[in-house]
Amino acid sequence: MNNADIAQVFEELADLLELRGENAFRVRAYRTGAKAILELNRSVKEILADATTPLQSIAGIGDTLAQKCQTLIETGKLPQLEELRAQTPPVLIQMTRIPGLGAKKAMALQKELNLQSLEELRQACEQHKVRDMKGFGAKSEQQILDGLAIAEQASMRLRIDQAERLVFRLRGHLELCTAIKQLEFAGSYRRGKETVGDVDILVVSDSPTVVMDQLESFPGRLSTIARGDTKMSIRVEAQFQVDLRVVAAESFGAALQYFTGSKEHNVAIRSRARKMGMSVNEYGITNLDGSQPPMYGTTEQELYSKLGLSWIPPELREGRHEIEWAESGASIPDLITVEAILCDLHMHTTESDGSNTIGEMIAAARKRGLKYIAITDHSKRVSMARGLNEERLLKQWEEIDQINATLEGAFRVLKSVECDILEAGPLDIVDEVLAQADWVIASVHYGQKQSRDEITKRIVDALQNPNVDIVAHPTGRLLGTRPPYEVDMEAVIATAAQYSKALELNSSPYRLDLCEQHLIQASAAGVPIAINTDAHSIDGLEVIHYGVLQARRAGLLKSQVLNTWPLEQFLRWCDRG
DNA sequence: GCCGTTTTCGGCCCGACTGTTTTCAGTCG
Repeated sequence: MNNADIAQVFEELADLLELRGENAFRVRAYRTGAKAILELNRSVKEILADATTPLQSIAGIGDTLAQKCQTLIETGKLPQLEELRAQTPPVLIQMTRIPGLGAKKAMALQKELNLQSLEELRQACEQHKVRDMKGFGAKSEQQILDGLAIAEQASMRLRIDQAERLVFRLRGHLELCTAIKQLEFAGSYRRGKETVGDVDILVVSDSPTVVMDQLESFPGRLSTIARGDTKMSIRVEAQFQVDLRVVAAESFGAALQYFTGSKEHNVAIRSRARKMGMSVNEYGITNLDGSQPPMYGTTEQELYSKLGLSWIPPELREGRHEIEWAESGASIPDLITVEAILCDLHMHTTESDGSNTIGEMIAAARKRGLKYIAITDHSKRVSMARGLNEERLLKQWEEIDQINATLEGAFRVLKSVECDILEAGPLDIVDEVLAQADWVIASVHYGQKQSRDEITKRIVDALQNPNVDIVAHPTGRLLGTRPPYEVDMEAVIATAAQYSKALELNSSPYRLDLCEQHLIQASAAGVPIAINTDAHSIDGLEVIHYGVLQARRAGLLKSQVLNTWPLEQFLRWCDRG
């Protein structure tokens, strides 16, 4: 059982307890515990073996959860979970995915109608068995029928680039409305999450009705879920949900803070306010004794400041350590920014599967303000991409030498390769050639289905090769389409730390690999991160901002990101021996 | 189930909207 497995167990426990109508705070305690364990930079097993640091010293882990961790490590299972699973019909979990059906209603339906599947629920609705139940009616019966169809599609989340395109369209449509004085997209989109489950729009206006009419006329709208005085929700293509909230100008900051979340961050903010004798809601801050109308809500800065905090970048608002950082006297870390990126260390050209030449990539990179790049075409094993053998590679490097000579120091192209880690373990390019490169990327493209031990050994071995500087897209995941390899990332991060190697954060919105948790763990272990685009064309260089967002979410500092280092510093690191 | 600059017990963020209700529970974010 590794940390991710244990976190998974606690998450499932939380789901099951919630379904059974357990105390909401108990449920939250399990979720908090799961999150805390997922983000640890040591394994629970290791901590348990070390008597000097009890598990209970971790915030969110008390005696009960610590005990359960011990049981899981020792036996690999948890009787409580197995018992709960046995007592809970699987259909209950499925039912709660239907919009409008929560734990209470799902439970009531399942018990009363003795349901075993969603199909039986559909039949019950069609036979009008639901409308006569207490607390239900004809409308909720229809809502369940509609919801059954939606639940099948709506589990989908949008990748950040897809969300960005939807936001662009929504913004264009709403900006036509003159009643809108201010417009901001909030929620997980503003926090820069790799995927978003819905889009949240915040608007300042004196005429909420006019604003809602405008959203109602959005060309992509499929249906309206709810519409009240200040709040409205619609569905667009693929049943994706869009929420709108209209507030007055004096509440814009408080509403933006509230609507940006995360839920955990908001709970932390409001708890803090409470301890200070105040109450925070989306309109502003009031005194708990009601002696003052809502204030300090015009801007987010104002609100945070009243709570003794500096403004917190949205990417950090996940209920981790951001409140401690923002407390008076402390400072928010010097987070990585797009402007601080000086180079791109992973890109392809027409020599392999890219669609632009080296010259075109250089021009595009310089236009973006970069100071140096690495050309990293595929090695020969990737035959589909016309990967380079040793001979072609050496020839390409000669060409790069000539190009660098003409650039006269104004810009630098690094000789490199994205060298495959072959299925059997060795690298696809011989060491004598790799040794002549400025920078070597190793990556896995084949044999992704190998066992945990096999694929971990391949990557760990590659990191130990003195010619290799970094492993690219270390888990191989493709968001929404391909799960990560079975790789043991704890071992990979430990090896990278031990051998002074880097790990990649691949900026492609399809990958964003490493994920947030692994970035947190890698940076805690002192492993430098390279944020690269893996561009296959000049347009591909633009995705860098997705990588930077992901890195900011993990709290990465400029100094921890290779791409911010001036060329000389970077080359010294490459020559570390 | 967790936690403590009042607390080892009694709190735990806060409000909008809907549908089924005659004053509110459930759901959602």
